[in-house]
Order: sequence, then C-alpha cells, then structure tokens
Amino acid sequence: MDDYQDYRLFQELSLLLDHADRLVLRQFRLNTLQYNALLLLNPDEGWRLTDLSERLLCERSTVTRLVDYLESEGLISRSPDPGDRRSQRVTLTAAGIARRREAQAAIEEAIRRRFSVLSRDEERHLIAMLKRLRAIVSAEIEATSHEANNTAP
Amino acid sequence: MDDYQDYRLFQELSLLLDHADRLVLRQFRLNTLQYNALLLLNPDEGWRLTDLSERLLCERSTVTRLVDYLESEGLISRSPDPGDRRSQRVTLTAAGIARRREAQAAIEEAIRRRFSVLSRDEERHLIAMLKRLRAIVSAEIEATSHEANNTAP
DNA sequence: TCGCAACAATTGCATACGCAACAAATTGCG
DNA sequence: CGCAATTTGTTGCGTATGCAATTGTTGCGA
Repeated sequence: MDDYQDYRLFQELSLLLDHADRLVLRQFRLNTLQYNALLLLNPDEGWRLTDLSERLLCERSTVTRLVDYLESEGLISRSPDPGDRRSQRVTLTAAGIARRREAQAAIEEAIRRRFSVLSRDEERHLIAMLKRLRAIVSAEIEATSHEANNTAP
Repeated sequence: MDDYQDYRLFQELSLLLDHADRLVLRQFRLNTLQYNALLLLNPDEGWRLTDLSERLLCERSTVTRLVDYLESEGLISRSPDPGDRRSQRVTLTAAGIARRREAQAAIEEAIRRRFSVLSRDEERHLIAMLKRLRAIVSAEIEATSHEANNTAP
C-alpha cells in the first residue's frame, strides 16, 4: 500500500549512509568506489578491469580512472595479462594492504555502531528482504536494457 | 555479527534502485533529485531554496542549479519573497504539475512492482528497521560535523 | 590466411554535485 | 543608531561518473 513512502525512506537512508561513509573514508583519501575496489583486490591473483567494473556495478571507463588513482597512490599495480595482451591484471601492493586495513577498521566500526540497533532476528529478516529486492531490481534493469536494444532488431 | 555483509548488500541495492529510477525518469528529462523536488513543490505556497536544500539533503548551490534547470523547462517559477528580499519563492507551474503527474505514475508503478515481493508484514518490519537506522545515521553525521567544528573552539 | 566481429582498455565530452568564496540583504548587539 | 555577524542565493572550481568513439588484440569462419 504505502510502498512509496517506504521507498522514499530507503532512498533517504541510502543518502545518509553514503554521506557518513564518505566522511569516514576521506581520512584515508578514498571514496566509496575506491574502497570497495580495495576490498576485492589481493596481492596474488590479479583482476581484469572489465571484471572489476562488473563487480562494482560501474562503467569500464570509471574503473580505468579508479585504477589510475589507486596506482598513483601506490596501493595497487597493473601488470600485463600473460595470456591476453588486451588485458591488464591489477594486484594489491603492500601499501594497499596497509591502507585497506586502516580504512576497513574505521568503516566496520561505524557500520557495527549503526546496525547495533537491530536485533539478530531483525537483522536476519532485513538481509532476506534486501536479497529479494535486489533480485527484483536486477531483473528490472536487465529487462529495461534489453528493451532499449530491441528497438531496432 | 555479519553487519558488514548486510551493509554491502544494502549498498548494492541502493545502487541498483538508483540506476533503475534513472532509467525511468530519463523519459521525462528528470534526474532523481529534480523529481524529488517536483514532489515537494506545489502551485500555491512557494519554497525557499535553502529550505529545499535541507529537505533534499543537498547543498544550496545544487538547488540553485536544479531550480535553474526546472525553470528553463517551464516546470516551476521563481518569485521574490514578499517579506525578505534575500529570498526567492519557488512554485510549481501548470506544466510542472503535468510533468510530475506523468513521472510519478511511472515511478510508482515501478516501485509497486519491486516491493510486491514483500508481504504486508515484512513491509511493516522493513519500515520500522529503516527508520531506526535512519535515526542512528543522522546522529552519526550530526556528531561528525560537530567534531569537525570543535577542532578550534 | 584473410577479413571481420567481438572484446579490453583508454580518452574525450557532458553532466551532476560538493565546497569555498562572494555580494546583497537582514538581524542583533553594543 | 551603527556596525558586525548571519543568512540567502549565486558563481567558480574540482571531482566523480556515464556514454560514445577510438585503438589495439583476439578468435572465428569463409
């Protein structure tokens, strides 16, 4: 019934969370996307930029610039893919590991504080609901993209 | 315990919802913020730009440009505040009402589809949780701002 | 083997937004 | 009353990101 008001609430909460995270991560010279990238990367097996963009739900060009920045900070390194000269492999450096550890401690502490208002049962319910909503919205976006492509078959 | 994974899920869902909305609103030449502004405005009593910025959780300068755009589209009009010559009052035009009606129909239909996966009971729980989280995060941001201001008392 | 479609990454351009500096108007305090 | 502090809206600048075009690479089919 009141889907719409729920939704506005969701939207507002997203904004607030984003803003709060930004304030925490700024101390480590990272934005949210850069931080999420650091969480995925590791020192051993390198990620391809295209795979990163799919995982991070952003454009490849955005990943190019994100990797440029993290590389300039010395947190990651690009290396050519042994099997495909089109690809680059991105791995975490020692400095990257250190920066990630610091940022992660700060962010996780903030998140723990926020979510501590929920009981374990509520938390479990929340996860289940979010997962179902995610599936629905993913499908919606998928359908809309196809729709756009189908205008000239 | 697994607050962190919950949070990542929340974050991802926010991104997806935002993207899906963007696709819907693009048909009406509106972005999310512009649409939310149209929802607040009405033809009778005008909003001040500063009040809009507080309500929309964005900077005053952003509202200036948002109002510039909506005005150029003929959807709203600025008029001087009778009681304070610094202020402008923003009201909805007939074209604005029409555009809002169309966009709102499309967006609400999309939202209804998404939230239809939840039962009424789940929905009620979700709202309650989101509200509590919102309160927490608002307080966090508030505290962080004060902290920043208190560096030189 | 050649040609061509698909793919990886990059670059250029446009848009959206926050932050800081600013001018004009208003308020408040001595 | 008069001047300093505050408030309102605007503008300039920097950053983040999407989309489209481009370059180089791969692989497949005639």
